[in-house]
Amino acid sequence: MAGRNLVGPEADALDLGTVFRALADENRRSVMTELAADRSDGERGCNSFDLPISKQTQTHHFRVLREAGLIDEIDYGNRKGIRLRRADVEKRFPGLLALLGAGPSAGTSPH
Amino acid sequence: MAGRNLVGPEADALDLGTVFRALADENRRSVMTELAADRSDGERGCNSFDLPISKQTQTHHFRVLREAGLIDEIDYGNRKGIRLRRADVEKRFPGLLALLGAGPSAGTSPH
DNA sequence: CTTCAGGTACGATGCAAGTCGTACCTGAAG
DNA sequence: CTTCAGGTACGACTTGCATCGTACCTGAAG
Repeated sequence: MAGRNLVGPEADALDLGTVFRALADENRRSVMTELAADRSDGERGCNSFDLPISKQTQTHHFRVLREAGLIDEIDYGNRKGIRLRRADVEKRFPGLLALLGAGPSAGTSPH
Repeated sequence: MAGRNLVGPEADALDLGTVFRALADENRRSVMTELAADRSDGERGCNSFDLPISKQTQTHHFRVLREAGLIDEIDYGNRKGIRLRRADVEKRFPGLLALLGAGPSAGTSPH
């Protein structure tokens, strides 16, 4: 299990309240939605998400996601990698990631 | 469709961020967990939930749940009824209500 | 070495939200 | 009518949190 030098909670320890609070924020949810949509689950750069906020705030948001147990952060010193903890999240809260795709009203009459 | 004199958003208008924010609170989530667990979906009294908070705060929380589109509130003047909008929630966010049952670490080694 | 971009640490700020106190409304029961 | 319990309205208080400014660290490239 390489790539978890910045660790969050174990899979069984994920708290639903913490997770919901993490996903309540627009910016964090957009990150998670992108990650959940990419089925390859590859490691992504921190700034590969187009977030309209400062660096410091991005650091804060990624920390919240990590402490909620939703992502791993891999520290390379002057660069950071992000990876979705899909297996752990799915095991603990099956179906949660699928909900992220239902963000904007999409299930209704695609014309 | 009787019993919606205090109305929330339409089923298609439910917002994921609003819903997550509503479910992030411990007290509101306990209410929703109870409602989701009762498959009869009967109308319940407001004080049938054992919430360790004042009346005013309960009023506030039920309002938040209603405005998120998760419940209906039926006003009887000096009494109020609560009913889960199960069909609407399931249609918009399928599987969300099932997640509420996974609150405390329950899916792990039931011995 | 210096330079530079990516990230973090710390503090400050502004706003949203959970909580309660006081006062008031509503309908049912005496 | 009065009384009483369930609920609401308004306001105040406090905490949490998203955001940013400044300063600093880290590793790679000149």
